[in-house]
Amino acid sequence: MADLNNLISPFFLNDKEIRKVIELLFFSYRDFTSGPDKILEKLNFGRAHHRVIYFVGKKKNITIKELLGVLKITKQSLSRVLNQLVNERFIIVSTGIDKRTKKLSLTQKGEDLENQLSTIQIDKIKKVINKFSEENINGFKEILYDMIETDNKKIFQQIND
Amino acid sequence: MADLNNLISPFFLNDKEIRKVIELLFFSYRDFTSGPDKILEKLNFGRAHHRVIYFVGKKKNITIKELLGVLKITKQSLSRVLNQLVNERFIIVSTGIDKRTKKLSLTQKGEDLENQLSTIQIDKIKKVINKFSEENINGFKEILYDMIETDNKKIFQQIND
DNA sequence: TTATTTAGGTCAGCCATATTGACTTAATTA
DNA sequence: TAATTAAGTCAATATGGCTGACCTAAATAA
Repeated sequence: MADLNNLISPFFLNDKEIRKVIELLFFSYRDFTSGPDKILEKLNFGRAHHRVIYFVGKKKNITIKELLGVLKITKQSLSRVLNQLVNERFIIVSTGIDKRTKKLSLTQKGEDLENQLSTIQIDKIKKVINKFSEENINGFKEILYDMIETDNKKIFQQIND
Repeated sequence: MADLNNLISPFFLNDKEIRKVIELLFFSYRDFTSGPDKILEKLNFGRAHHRVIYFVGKKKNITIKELLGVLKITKQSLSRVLNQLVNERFIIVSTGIDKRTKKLSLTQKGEDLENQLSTIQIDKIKKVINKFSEENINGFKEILYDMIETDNKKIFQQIND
């Protein structure tokens, strides 16, 4: 049955080729995050700090709850990371109209770091993108989007208004 | 200057669009690993165990050194994970022709688990792939490959002979 | 043949990132 | 007024990494 499945599958989606996709995702994702990791290390930050900085930069005045919804971690986990970023003046907190909520924004220092980190990844993507057609790039994005679970697709849409 | 850059850049690679790619990679990769994670949890294993099982399954008789080269972790880190997998009979160790080396392989139990984990990811990719053209899929793979650093491209080639 | 290198292992301690559970405060809403 | 919500905190635990130091056995080079 599995063999039959392989026979009727076009080459580009037989199991052997699909396993390559698994590996490509693993290696490419690892290399994609390694650049920022090096910069963060000097500041004694980790990838968790990067994610917070990224999404606070993306959505100004994001609340704790919204941020937790994007990151899908517990507030206890966020707490340590966020407190460090606030204490070291990368992020500034203000109170929302609903006084229970807090709004997070990057300071200038935070924006500078965000820029430094994102530039590495943006440049990496630009370099790659220049070698491919618009069709390829759009296909790439659509495939990635398709791989996201429904709930997270909504979150992706939300942070992109 | 940045504005000019945006103006002369085609829409599909301006910074705003590229940031979406960053997010797509983040969300899709997270969802891609979440399925196996749930199964591993029941066995008190983590993603590190998955990676070991995956690459031992991929390359039968892989040595410790080769495995470390793929995973890019220290032997101390591998040690704990690998010992658990050996103790619980998912992986079997034998001595190489060079008697300093050890060769790792999956047991039947290990293969069963490997299959269970990989099937989730393979099915996920199959589902996605069926919605796209062969050109899109090949483009997707080529872009991912292009995002990998030179050294790791070599490793990718090695494990795929 | 001796010296060096290589493959692998181990002990100890440390750090980052995550978890669960219990509990608190303050503000909003029903 | 009661219930819910947003946020915070304390404590304990797990996982997955790291560095450094040190060891054994086997292969290779001088």
